[in-house]
Amino acid sequence: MTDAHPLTLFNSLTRRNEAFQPVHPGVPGDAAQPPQARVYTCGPTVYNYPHIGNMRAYVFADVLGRTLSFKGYKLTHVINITDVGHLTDDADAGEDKLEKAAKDRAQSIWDIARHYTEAYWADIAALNIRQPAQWSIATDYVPQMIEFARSIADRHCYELSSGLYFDVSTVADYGLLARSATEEGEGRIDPVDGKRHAADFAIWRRTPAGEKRQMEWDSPWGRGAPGWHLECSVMSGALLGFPFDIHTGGIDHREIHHPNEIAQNQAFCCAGGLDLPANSGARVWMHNNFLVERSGKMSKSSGEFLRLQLLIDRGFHPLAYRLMCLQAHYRSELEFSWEGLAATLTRLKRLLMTVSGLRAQAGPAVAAGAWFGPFRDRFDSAMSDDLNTPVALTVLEEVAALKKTDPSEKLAALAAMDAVLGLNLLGLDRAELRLRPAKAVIGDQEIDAALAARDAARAAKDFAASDALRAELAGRGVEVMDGDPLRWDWRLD
RNA sequence: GGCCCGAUGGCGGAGUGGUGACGCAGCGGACUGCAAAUCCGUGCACGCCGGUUCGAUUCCGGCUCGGGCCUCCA
Repeated sequence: MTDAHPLTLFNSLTRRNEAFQPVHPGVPGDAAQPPQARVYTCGPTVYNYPHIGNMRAYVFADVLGRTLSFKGYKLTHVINITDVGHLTDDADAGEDKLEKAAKDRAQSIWDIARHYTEAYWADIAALNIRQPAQWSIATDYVPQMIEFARSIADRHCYELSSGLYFDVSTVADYGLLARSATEEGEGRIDPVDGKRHAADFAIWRRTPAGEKRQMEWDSPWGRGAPGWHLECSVMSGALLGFPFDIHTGGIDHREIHHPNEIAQNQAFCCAGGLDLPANSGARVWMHNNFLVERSGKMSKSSGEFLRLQLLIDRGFHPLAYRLMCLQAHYRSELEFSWEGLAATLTRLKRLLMTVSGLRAQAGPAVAAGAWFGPFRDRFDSAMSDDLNTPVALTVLEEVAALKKTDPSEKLAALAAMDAVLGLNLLGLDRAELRLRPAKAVIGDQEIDAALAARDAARAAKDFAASDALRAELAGRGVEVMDGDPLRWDWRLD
């Protein structure tokens, strides 16, 4: 760990870069009591597959966590799984997404949640995202949610027929995070009858009389389900303790979900005061920007549903997508295109070729020598500057391109940087990037046979025949590369 | 309608009050029977109009265009 570059993070609450000050600084000089970093990340609602835009949030959170580890903090990271659904309808009494998905597929709501949770975890693994200390499952915390709600109900909530609502006027500076005007009557939605303010939100959603939901619990406010903002307040507080260090999520959460979470936290922590930003629950709120297509933001309903599996089916390794995320700053919108992904795959391939060359030459593992100091310093500086991964990548690439540097040491240097970036450069073999496209029309044995026949033709200097074979392979999506140990690769489009 | 953000070369994308990273593509060269792959080298940009300044892509104002949020959303 180096103190040369204090970790600076952009706090959405203040809209400024701030030096990171851990809530639990540990004991300086005592290795047994290192400074801690406690991070909570808003996870998915598991009613559908995640698309690659969703996954950008977790790549971001992973890079944040790896950077905190790199800087010497003992990381405790929690990501939640929302398996009790959000609403789909405008009115708060609407059917929730999980209930709707279950009904549409005639399956148990619990089976739906499990299926999509596992699909999400598969994407997490494919993107080399580290496992958090804990996945918090919302339905495991319903009793705690009820307790939390009970503790704030008297002073901050009111009851309507549809459930228990939070009165946003009871906390200071509601909406500070969103920087939004909270004037009344602007919304385009039909307000819930009886709400005191347009921004008031459900803490507990009562099941309508005469109906039965698959997921419902008894509470002092009737049988029903928790409001979705409540989950994150309860789980983050229960697992990390208020105040904790960093709360992350997509930038969309900055407008509604996180302001509401903050309001709940203020109410819950009111012994410490209601003022912001001191009592928001987390000291730093960080938000990643969206992955966008030309047509605008990613959508599950219109156009192509860009699941990670679709990229894999087209022959693009998932870590190429991770690298694509790293090429842009997390607070910038990132433009997705297949051409851009192909360019990124090429970049990743060349990095891996460098590493595999080094591994072939390297001796026993060693530490990087003093020459690495200036590079490490620049790398540290970039990552410490609000996670500037695009610049950090250029340092990595500079080291990879160095001449006359001991291969073992260079490998150690690249490993040190990749521990933060998470591209698995030392664990991945270049051949693993050659993913068979789902639509490939030729088998490996056919390819091998054609290559052998072509080798024979070339040996006989029958170039007409060898070129014909190469052209045929090209027509079936296979690029022949004589000067490459891999011999051939898929032509991706 | 309200609030907010962005506009950098062919594409993606950093950064900066004074020589405009980096990647991919392109171009030239090496290698190759020829290609491909690889390696070396290399051209190309700061939306428009004003202002501040010795000097602006960078700061301020206006304009145009694009996008986001205000409803679930990473």
